[in-house]
Amino acid sequence: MDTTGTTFTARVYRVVAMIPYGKVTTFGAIARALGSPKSARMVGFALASIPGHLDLPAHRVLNRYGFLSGGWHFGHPDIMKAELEDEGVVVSGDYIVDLGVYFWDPGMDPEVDALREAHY
DNA sequence: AGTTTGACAGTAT
DNA sequence: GATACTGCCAAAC
Repeated sequence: MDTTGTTFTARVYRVVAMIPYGKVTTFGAIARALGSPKSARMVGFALASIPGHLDLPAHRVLNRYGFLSGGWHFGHPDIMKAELEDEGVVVSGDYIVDLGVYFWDPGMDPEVDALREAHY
């Protein structure tokens, strides 16, 4: 793949890798940080295409409502839930995370913001 | 080489 | 206020 960050997925990987321990973010936030708010779908698709050898904390990426959207991509939602709880993130029985507490906006990260400006 | 689908989100009715 | 439609880019078929 392109490690220079030319493709959308490459940039997504980079942003996901920056998610702080114990924090979570959303597809829309990442897409918006990259300058394409409408491309939220691509973010999810990019994560679905993660090679695997890349140690990306994909379990920290949730949908807009804090729901573990990609739970079944880990084999079972409970796996993702366990990963998050292990980081101190409280996950409800319905696999929902309180974004008001654990949400991390990529747009507020200087490194991510620099990446966005590089795109323009 | 063209078509279809995919971890979503925002707007439009 | 809730439901439906569109937009977006890349990868798999």
